[in-house]
This record gives sequence, structure tokens and C-alpha cells, in this order.
Amino acid sequence: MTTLLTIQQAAAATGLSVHTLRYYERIGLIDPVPRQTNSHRFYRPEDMRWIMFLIKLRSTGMPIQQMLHYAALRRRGDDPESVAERKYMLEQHAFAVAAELTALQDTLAVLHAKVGLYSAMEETLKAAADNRREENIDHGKHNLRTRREPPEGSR
Amino acid sequence: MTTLLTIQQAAAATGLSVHTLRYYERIGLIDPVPRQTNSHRFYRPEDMRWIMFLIKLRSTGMPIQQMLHYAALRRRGDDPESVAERKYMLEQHAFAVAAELTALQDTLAVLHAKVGLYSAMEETLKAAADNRREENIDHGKHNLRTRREPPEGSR
DNA sequence: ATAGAAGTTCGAGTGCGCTCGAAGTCAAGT
DNA sequence: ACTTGACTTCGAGCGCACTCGAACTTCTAT
Repeated sequence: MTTLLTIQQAAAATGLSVHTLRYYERIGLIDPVPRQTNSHRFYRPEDMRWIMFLIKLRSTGMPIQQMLHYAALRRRGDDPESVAERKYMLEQHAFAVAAELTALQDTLAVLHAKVGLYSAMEETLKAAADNRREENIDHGKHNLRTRREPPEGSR
Repeated sequence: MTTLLTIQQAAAATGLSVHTLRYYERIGLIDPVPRQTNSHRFYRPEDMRWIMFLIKLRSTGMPIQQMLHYAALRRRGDDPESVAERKYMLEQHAFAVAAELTALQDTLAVLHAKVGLYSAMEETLKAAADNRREENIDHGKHNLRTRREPPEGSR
């Protein structure tokens, strides 16, 4: 079956290292992946889906401790308490992610603004250089002030 | 001047700890904050603005090494190379932040979807419980299947 | 049959970004 | 005079999430 992956392939597919895949398994984030000759792991599509989801949680800042808790609940099955708590956890995390999201947007705006200011400064500096060059030819004539405020309390 | 802050106040204002403020200063992220009686620091508005900006960079994943580089460029002044490189750095970071942003949005959508599925499961479970309760009164009558697919390859 | 590549376990090591603790200075209040 | 408390430096320590290394087994190809 071409849909079963070796650990290398799983690593390539997820972007995790083989080390990390084994690490996740031994700490219990991934439950024991089936083995072929009682040694080599093979990863099934369902394993891959779960790992992809773990990556989403991690990359959005959920600590491994919490992911372990979630994994334990999932392992336990779909009894009402498990479902309720998993739902709660994801709601909480969604909340955190939403906050992070607006923070990122905020920062992105600031970054764009600063890049804009730097572009303006570059023009100013270029203009000043031109003026200087001009002065070398045509003394006495005074240059226009094209200087703009530099970004961010810069010295 | 009420606009000068003690380290405590600066910590409160930024959300950093006093430890972190001093740490940032000694590694060179913040350049030496002026002292009052040649010992106690006081933070000026411009220091605060810079720190706020640092926090934005950090919280959007810029490593401290890079921030140090940026800080060094800024310290150096507004010569063309410094400006050009700072601009470049922020452009690069903006790029990374934008990527992170879409990843977060992606994850947020997945989280909402899963929460939705869990809600559906809860209803299903409740319905099943109701059926069971009914059966206790009215044996023999068979219950409707209200079960829905559970989220994420759950066992 | 033998080399080499890919897999295994498990404990130890690493890098990052703080975080803490000890020992000391200084200013104000009782 | 003395306690209190906010500050100082500086090195050591910590928690997290990997990451690596050593020693070993197993499969595939020549």
C-alpha cells in the first residue's frame, strides 16, 4: 500500500524531523504507530492527519502539555466529558489564536509603515547626495530641505 | 517630570518583567537607559517607544539575535547602508509575519470547524441519552440513528 | 557473505529566552 | 540609628521543545 509511509517519508510529508516524530510518540502525543517487522514504524493516513493537526496546534502556540491533555482525551474516546473538554480546549485555543491574529495584523501594519518611512528617508538621503554633488559644480546656490522625520525615536 | 518611569513602572507599562528590562539592556537590545543618582534607571518616552517596538518584533517571532542586529544598525545612525538594511530586515520580517498570519487564519478555521463538530457530537450524545432514557420506560421501540461523524480520525 | 542504508531505543545535550538569587547600595520614614 | 524597600550587578539556573549520539538490529543490493 503506497499510502503507508516510512518515518522518513512521514518526516518529509509533515516537515518534522524523524527525531521529532519519535519524540512525539514517546511522550504520548502520537499513540504507538504500528510496526512492520515489529520494528520499523509505518504511518497511516489517519496518523498523518493527526500529526498535521498537532502541527497546527503547536505552530499556533499551544504548549505540548496541553496537547498531551488533548491527546489523552481523544484516546479516551467520545464519552460526553471527553467531547466537552476537547471542545472547550479548542474554543479556548481559538480565542488565543484570534488574539494573536490581531496582534500580528497590528505589527504588520507597523512594519509596513516603517518600511514606508525608510523608503522616504532613502529618497531624502539620495536627494541630499544629489545636492551635495550639485554644490560641487555650482557653489552658493542653496538646497531645498527634503528631510523627513525618521521612524521610531531613532537617535 | 511625570513622563519618566522607574523600572517598575516601565515593567508595568510594557508587560515585561524588570528582570527582562535589565536583561534587554545588558545584551544591548536597549541602549543604556539614563540613571538618576547614578544608579536608578529612568525610562523616557522614547525608551518606552523603542521597547514597545521590540515587543512587537519579539511577539511576532523575530529572534533576539536579529533584533540585536537591528538595534545595532539603529544605534549606528541614519547613514544609507543602515537605513537600507533596516528597511530590508523589516520587509523580510513583514513577509514572515504575513505568512504566519495566513497560517493562523487557517488554523482558526480548522478550530472553528472542529468545535462545530464537537457541538454536533454533543447533541448526538444527548439524543442517544434521551433515547436510552426512553427505552427504560418504553421497551422494544427502536431508536433513530442520529450519530454524526466525529472530528479528526478519532478512534 | 558482506557492505551500506535505514531503522530502532534511550539518555544526554543544546539553544533560546528569560528568570532567579545573592549580595550590595541608597533614600526615605520612624 | 535603623529598618524598609526599591533599586543595583552579575552569574547561575530553568523550562521548553527539540536534537543528537551511541550502540544496536534489520533490510536490500552487490
